[in-house]
Amino acid sequence: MRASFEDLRAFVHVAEQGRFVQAADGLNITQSALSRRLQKLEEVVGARLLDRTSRRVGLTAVGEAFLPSARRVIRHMDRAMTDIQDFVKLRGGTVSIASTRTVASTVLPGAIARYNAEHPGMKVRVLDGIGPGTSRFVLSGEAEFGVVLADNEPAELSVVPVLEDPYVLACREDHPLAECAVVRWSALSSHRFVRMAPGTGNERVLRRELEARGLLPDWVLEAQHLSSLMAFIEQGLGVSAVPRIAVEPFRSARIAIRPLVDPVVRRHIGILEAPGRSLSPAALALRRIVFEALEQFGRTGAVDASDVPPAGGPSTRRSSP
Amino acid sequence: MRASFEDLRAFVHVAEQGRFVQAADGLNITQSALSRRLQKLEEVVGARLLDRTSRRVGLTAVGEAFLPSARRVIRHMDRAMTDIQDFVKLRGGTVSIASTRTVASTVLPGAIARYNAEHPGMKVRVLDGIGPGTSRFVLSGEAEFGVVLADNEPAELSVVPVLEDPYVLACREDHPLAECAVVRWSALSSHRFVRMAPGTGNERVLRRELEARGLLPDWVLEAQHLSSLMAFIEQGLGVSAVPRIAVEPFRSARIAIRPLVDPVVRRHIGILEAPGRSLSPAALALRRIVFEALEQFGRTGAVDASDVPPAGGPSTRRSSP
DNA sequence: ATGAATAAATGAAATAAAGTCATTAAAGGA
DNA sequence: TCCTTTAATGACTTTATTTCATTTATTCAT
Repeated sequence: MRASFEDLRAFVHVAEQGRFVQAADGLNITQSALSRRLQKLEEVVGARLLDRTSRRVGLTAVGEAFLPSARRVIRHMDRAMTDIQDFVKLRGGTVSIASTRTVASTVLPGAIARYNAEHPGMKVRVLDGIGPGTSRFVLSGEAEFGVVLADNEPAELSVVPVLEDPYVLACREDHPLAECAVVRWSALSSHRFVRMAPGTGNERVLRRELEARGLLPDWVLEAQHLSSLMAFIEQGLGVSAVPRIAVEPFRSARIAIRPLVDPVVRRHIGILEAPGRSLSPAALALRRIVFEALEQFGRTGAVDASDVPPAGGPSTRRSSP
Repeated sequence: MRASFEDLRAFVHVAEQGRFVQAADGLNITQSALSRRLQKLEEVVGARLLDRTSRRVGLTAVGEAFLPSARRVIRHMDRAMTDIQDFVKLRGGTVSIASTRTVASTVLPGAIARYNAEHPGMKVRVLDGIGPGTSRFVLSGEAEFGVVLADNEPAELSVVPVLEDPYVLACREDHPLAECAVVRWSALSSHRFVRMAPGTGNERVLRRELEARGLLPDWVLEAQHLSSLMAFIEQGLGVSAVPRIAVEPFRSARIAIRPLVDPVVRRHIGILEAPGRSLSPAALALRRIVFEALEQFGRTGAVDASDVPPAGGPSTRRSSP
């Protein structure tokens, strides 16, 4: 026979109240049920836990030794149950989301802000490694889902596509190419090109799409992070092809963005989940918000001729409302 | 409805095995019972904990979040139960015994040695405060029982008397009083007397018994600890009246012990327990051994004319076998 | 596709556990 | 000594858990 959780609870209650009747009342059972419960517990322990004088119940030495342990067990149990229930009800706990860098720094801030507003008790952990790391976080279970570049994921992982994100030209507003409303990839060969370093998701996408056709621009400068790359462009060190979404936070007076065509190269942003693993309610809610934010970004973050800011105009607008 | 320990145990087992049938086997229940158990747990939690694909069972994100908590609760529960059972079976845990100093340093060492030999898993805590502290340790529950001087305890505490311990004269072997086989209290007035400081149990006993009759010797030197007092005597600074038991560890070539009579003053050593509180099996065992050790000390530690070591004889015998 | 094999869920009945009510027994206070 | 309070106990009821026998769903092999 084993002691149950209710047995411990009963014991602690009696120890605190010093009376069976009173304790039974607090536990919402009858005195006789409580009496039997404690008899059972004492049998399991192998010794009396309580000294019963008909006037008041006190602890035996063994009971005294057991009381702290019993309290500790109850505390842990209660804690475990409320914690998990809080997690299920989105009142507490942690959601982990993996994301490619560019999305993490453009779409996620707004999405997380909304998530925080809706579920103030929840902690959010963003795992924003580079390249293949994103999907690995998801597959290992460290993140419940991830915003990934579908182009770079093996096909057997069913990535739910959300957004097509075209590469656009970024150059300084006084650069000759800024004059064109639309730029051909072939036109880039005659300009100094800044590329993302090999190993980044963007570099891989561009190489796969353009190399075979001989359209991959030769480069003169390379960076591993988009922020440096954009700084180089602002300095006039060259031009580059960057994902439309990624460029959003860097839009400023001095940088012009132009559509790149022939061909239009797109990265495919999608949401990846570990196959066969159910998401927590917390992750479901976050996924919905991230999904909506991505779609909205796809619509309002549009970059085309009409969207180019007037030359010299210091419009530092953001797409989030 | 509440989750039980068995529910958690079942959950952890399934999570580890990845299969219901196998886990059910390990838990010694049928697969259908296990299935229902987990359904119940999931209902309590408010979400699925397991992803059931017919080939193998995996954790959901919620289950993943819950698993460590469940493991922790089970660990604490198992620990609590084995600890208390060990305690009951004298395989582990701590017994606390309070004791007056003199007994602690004379009778207890041998008793504890025997206790350790019989119950190697048990820890023993000796609370050896001075004077009234001993019974307070017992009454507060810090010690399960105590070896006390019954003379100094209020009568309503039922001290079980074990031993009568007469006060004897201690002087240097070359002191004139060492010539007498037996010494009267009245004889002490003409010698330099070293007394125990007021506040010690011994001082109180002697004062109560002798002061009224005018037999309390005047003093020239006072100490709070018996060890210092005996050192003073060995140095020839005076003589003293000390409990027969207490003097045992200090017997040496240079110190003579003589019975003190007219009257024979005795302290009454007994065992005190907190009224109405059952002792642990561990304490019962220790009490028995201490009891026996006290009785044996009373018999073999006898100090009378025939027991006085030959003058100058370096007999360093101990009473324990 | 189809069917065999495997594993979890489920309905109904059986079993075990826990609870209740009424009563008894023990102990402290008037 | 009696009365009151409180825990234990016997007999019975209710609830919870388990089992057995199936059903359902999925995977693997043909």
